[in-house]
Amino acid sequence: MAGVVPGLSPMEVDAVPNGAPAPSNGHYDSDDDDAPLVFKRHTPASPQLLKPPVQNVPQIASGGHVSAQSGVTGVSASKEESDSDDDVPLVQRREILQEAEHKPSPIAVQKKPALPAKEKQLGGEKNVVKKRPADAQKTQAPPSKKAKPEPRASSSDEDDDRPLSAVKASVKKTSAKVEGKKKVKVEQVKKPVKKEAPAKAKAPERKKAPKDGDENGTVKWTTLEHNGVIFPPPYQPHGVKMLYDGKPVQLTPEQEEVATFFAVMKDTDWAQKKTFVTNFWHDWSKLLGKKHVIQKLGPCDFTPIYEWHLQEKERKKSMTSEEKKRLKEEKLKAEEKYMFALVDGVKEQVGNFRVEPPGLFRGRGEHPKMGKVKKRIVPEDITLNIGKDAPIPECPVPGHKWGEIRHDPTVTWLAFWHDPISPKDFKYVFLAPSSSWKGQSDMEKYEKARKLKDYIGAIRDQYNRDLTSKNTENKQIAVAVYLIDVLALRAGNEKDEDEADTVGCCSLKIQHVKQIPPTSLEFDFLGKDSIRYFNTVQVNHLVYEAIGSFKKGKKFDDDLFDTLNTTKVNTHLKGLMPGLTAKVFRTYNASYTLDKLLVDTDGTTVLEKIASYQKANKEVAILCNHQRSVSKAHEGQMEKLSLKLKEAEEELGFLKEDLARARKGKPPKKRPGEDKEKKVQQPDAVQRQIEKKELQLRKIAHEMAQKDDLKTVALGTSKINYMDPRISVAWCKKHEVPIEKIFNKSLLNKFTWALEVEPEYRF
DNA sequence: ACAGAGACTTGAGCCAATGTCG
DNA sequence: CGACATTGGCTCAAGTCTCTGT
Repeated sequence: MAGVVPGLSPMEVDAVPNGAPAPSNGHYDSDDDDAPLVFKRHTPASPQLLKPPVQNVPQIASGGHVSAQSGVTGVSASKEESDSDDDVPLVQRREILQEAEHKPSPIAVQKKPALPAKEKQLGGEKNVVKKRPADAQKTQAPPSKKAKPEPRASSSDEDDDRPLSAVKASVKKTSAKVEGKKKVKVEQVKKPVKKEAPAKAKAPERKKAPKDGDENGTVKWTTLEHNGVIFPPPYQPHGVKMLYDGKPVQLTPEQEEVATFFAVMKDTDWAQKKTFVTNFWHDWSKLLGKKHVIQKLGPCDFTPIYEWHLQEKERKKSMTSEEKKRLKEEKLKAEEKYMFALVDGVKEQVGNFRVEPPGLFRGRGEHPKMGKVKKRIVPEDITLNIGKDAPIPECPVPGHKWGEIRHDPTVTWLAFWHDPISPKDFKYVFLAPSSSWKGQSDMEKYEKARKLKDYIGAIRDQYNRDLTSKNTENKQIAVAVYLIDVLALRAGNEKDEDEADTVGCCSLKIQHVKQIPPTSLEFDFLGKDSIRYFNTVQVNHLVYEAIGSFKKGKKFDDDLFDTLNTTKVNTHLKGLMPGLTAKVFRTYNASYTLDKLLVDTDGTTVLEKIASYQKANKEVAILCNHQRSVSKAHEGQMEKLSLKLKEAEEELGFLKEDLARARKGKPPKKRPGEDKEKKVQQPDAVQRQIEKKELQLRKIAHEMAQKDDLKTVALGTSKINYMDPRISVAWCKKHEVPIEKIFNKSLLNKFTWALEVEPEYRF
């Protein structure tokens, strides 16, 4: 997985006279903290909208690669027009886009949405319908003096915006929490540090500090019911004996379990890594004990267990579909009650209600802990968070009990346990992405990114100015923010020794950035998930020089930004826009790019429109460096395609010959291997065949190009996390593309809040 | 200011289910 | 219909960022 990002071209950065950030013409309400963003929960899309998405749409648009040209500067705005016709490299394009004036979005004020009551019923027993209290929403960032929000519709108006049904529902249910509404301050949900449990990793108990005055917003729920979590079944010993020095060895079930974890990973990459094997041996030998026959890993032969495992796999695969179905139903039945929670009376789906099973830790990259035994979690390890008045779920493991029960309405987790691999870390159980909580915060995320539009000009002006600052820290911040903005780098927090050695912007080391004269930088480092970021970019010469000055006198392994960390950068950013942090730039630039690249597609077919959407999506994925590893089958598949291509070409050649002969009244020549004589053909019939073949040829060629092009690019991540779904929804509406062609079922579920946007919506 | 706890978002990979094609 | 390709859902690791106590 090498860097997929071929030379992106520079963003032109001319120092521009500063100006106050153009306050939007008030189309934004988010600065008005009296009018918190409100999450709109929509009724589910109508059933016919939920048909399974069509797959495998052939892409027909003419493909254009992001070309690696560089050095183009001073692109004039007029160039923007040609934009749709790609060959304009991404960054250059962004440059153009960024220069362009942001137009006020026509749909200025987000209307207060309705919260149609959801049906609720937890575990199938209750049946209460309540409306979510209007104020469960978080307060927005403090008002900025700059943006002058247009007066919103009067507040009463807002309230009346809800669909009748929602209003009715709320009335009918006399929710006790109506008054809980407006900013209830949580009085500390107190958790006296209990006197000493063995100072095992401490449990979370921090309270939020209500900040001066108006803050709060910290209460996330008033009532919360759920059934806890489900545990993996206990280990079933298989009794297959591994060999030591060629002789079968007796293992206890615990020892056998861990041996099996290892055995079944034989053909993974992990099994080839020294760290993995060493860590495994370290933990397993402890379990075996000093006096065990097995004294070393070398003589261990796990093959019998591995083979047993393959057999099991085979057995499962060969089950009849009835058996499979039955098993599935049984599983569903056992899990059903864990799948939902009741939040303020609303039934919501729980995300990860299954406790993680034991196994060997599969850290990514060169994680120092890979191969360690991840021990089984028992109920005593679990802390549940649940309403005070809610029944405490029965512990599903006989003879055990929950570790702790909390009633903390300031958080959204339903349960947590400590990560057995890194006990200071937590594993949480949260609601699913389709839930109100997640939807609300998702929407807030995009609104914050949109707000950045109003500030981005001034922010860019400022960092451009600070590139020449005499103050090193300011200069470093300027460069860092430049990189975060232009290259969409992550913030780059410091990491512990016992984690994989990866970096982001603030943690870049000297070795990761090379200067390529005259003004290019080559980045080569491992980022999140140890995915390589490899990219050469032409940058503003001031940035180039600044990097040179930061590198001066430092060693390979030293920090590039020695005066920075993410806190400093984020503190700085907050001074420029309320709530601004490094990650907002990724969201902003991703959404902004999508919005700009989704060009008008009038007059094209739906298939072509979808292809153009995917093209835009791809640009965003490249910007964010969302990669995937090339599938094992890729090469074979490409070969097959090129074979097909060759055949088609050959046939085309024959057809052309046929045509010439047909014109002379001669019959087609026999193809190699054919023996039947052929009849004379009409020239125009042959001509039609030729055209058909040519079309097929182009299609195959395009398919190949596309496939190869996308082999290392993952489109999904940006769709799920970075591109404002309202952009996609609006585009679909405007261009009459069924939304299901763009969002699959789970995305539609996750984005219910975005589905009713107007076709005119722009990011 | 700083370190660490805590909470929440983002991310790639896996695999069974589903779709497509010859 | 079977072989293969693609996808969707899930899993769990790995980030970001906030808040607290000192």
